[in-house]
Amino acid sequence: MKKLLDIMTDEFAKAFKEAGYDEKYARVSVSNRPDLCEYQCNGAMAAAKEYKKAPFVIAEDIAEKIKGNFMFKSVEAVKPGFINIIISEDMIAGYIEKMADDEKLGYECDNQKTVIIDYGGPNVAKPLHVGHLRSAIIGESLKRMFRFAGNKVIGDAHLGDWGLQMGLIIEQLHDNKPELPYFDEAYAGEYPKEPPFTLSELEQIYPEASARSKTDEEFKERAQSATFKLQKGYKPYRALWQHIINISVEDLKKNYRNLNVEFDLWNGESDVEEYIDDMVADFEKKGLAHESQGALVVDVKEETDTKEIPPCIIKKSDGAALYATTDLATILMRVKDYNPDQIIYVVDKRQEMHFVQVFRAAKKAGISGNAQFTFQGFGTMNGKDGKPFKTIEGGVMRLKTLISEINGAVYNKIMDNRQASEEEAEKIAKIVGLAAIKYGDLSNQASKDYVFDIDRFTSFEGNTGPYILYTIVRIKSIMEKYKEMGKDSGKFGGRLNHSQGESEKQLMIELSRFNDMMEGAYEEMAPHRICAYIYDLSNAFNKFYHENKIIAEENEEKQAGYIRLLEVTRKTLETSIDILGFSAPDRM
RNA sequence: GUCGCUAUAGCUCAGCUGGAUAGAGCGACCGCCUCCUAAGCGGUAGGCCGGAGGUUCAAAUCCUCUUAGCGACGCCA
Repeated sequence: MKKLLDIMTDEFAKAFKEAGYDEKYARVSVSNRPDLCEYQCNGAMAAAKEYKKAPFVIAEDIAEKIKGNFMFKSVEAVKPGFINIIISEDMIAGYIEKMADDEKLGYECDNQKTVIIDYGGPNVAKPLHVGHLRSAIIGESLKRMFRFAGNKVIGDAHLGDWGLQMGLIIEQLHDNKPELPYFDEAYAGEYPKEPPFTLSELEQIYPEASARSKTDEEFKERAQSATFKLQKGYKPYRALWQHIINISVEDLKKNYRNLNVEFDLWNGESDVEEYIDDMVADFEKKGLAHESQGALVVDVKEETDTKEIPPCIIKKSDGAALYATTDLATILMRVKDYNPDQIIYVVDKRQEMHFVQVFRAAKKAGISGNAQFTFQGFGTMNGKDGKPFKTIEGGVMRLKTLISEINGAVYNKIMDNRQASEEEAEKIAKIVGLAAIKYGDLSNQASKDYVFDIDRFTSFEGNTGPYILYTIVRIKSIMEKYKEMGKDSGKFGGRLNHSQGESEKQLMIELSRFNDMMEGAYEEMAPHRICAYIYDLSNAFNKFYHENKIIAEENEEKQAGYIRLLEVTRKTLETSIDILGFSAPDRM
């Protein structure tokens, strides 16, 4: 569906043309002076130079031409050369009626791309912590946004399951439970199907091993050698590794599901192991890689670079693969499996240099297929002090801890507010808590650092996720009551009121911005624009709510118009929060 | 050192391709629940848009310089 601003701009373009001016000046935008008008056109001032005329004269010409157009209630030329526009009530109501009937609320999109989004990046055997939060939240939202725009989107968790951490765990387990068959070289039987540890044991092993490797040099070397053996396919370690993966991934999936984050692929670094040797050989064969200081590197600097881009190392001097190697092999595999048009990496922005190197190396080697690479770096989540988020003790906060703190605060709020059963309150607390966290994150520009302030996020006043949900809940509650009264807005053909009150019209105007906003958010990959929009929309609704008694309205047709407006508002809000990756309860 | 990012109200942040008086929220202060959920609504106070130049009829927005903070700069991920 054509955007409302474009429809109006077209009308103005005609007027500009008829009056003898270039139609490129006709652009209509939302007013930045809502006290004066709803929309404005500033083209007369820009045109003044070209036509050597006073801007006000041009503005008057245009206003004169446009007079009588049914779309506008008034079009007025003012002061230096602004054209102030007030839309007609028929026009806005008609537009929203069409929007209401459209599956995507008037958002037009004919994207057909195959897009892989690489986000999450959890590590096996390490519990998720707040550092994983942003990637999950932003990535999930981008995935949904791209899908909404019509693309075929594949979300990949890109599991960290192949590094030194695995060797560390294996060796630590060796010391803790030397009796296990995995450590008996003479053992020839089948390895047990049951894992030799529980999830919580596993979660203890890694931190223990990691800390130890920092002081115990001998242990670290053992871990490195174990990693090497694992990567070379040493059977006992592979069997053990598989147990680690199974237990860990199951837990990770559960945790991500709690965040309303779902991946289509759970590929990991280990899955590309088979591609690495050939790929590296191919780099060498094509003469792209050369030896430097003992390592195998690919030069990736370009003429236009304003700074030094170091070569991309694809093989360490000890012969081992590293980050860049697996990332390149991953590209190779993705191109082979899905032939994507675009691969988006939702990663901490500090890794940008690394990805620039990888992207260039991939293109040089011709392994990138049709894929366009997008690095969508996000900023750090800081604490109140402006430094990276830490617990009071200075440690990394686990995601579970963070979530339960938020949920606890929401739970109390619900219980204070009204009587609800404990189960209901807990259920709602989960939904609202998630909205608080996600909206808190997504309402900031992804690329910037932001302050994660638990106190603020649990207060739920003003511009927060819970405010949005509260708005939706209010709407649902009214619709429920309306239904209980045995009424049906459909009786009046689902029409909106074509003669509206002030706040009612404002709500419609906000609604009409949806397709325009969504297009911008998609193009810029900017979920925060959706947040800003639903906040404005919620404000417009709440104002309308306070000024109009819907259930008590005696004129049934008018009431049906109200209800219809509520339906569109609810659908717009719910569509938006779904793209952001959270949902609304029925009550709160 | 080189390159990049950031700088807007006491705090946390918006500000779309330059446009009229720079906006929210929190915090402070003042109002509004016999009425569809007060997690709400209305109002007051609070800003040299880091600083200096420039382009333009018009600059928080574009350009240059400058200051401060953060980050990245070869075998970690």
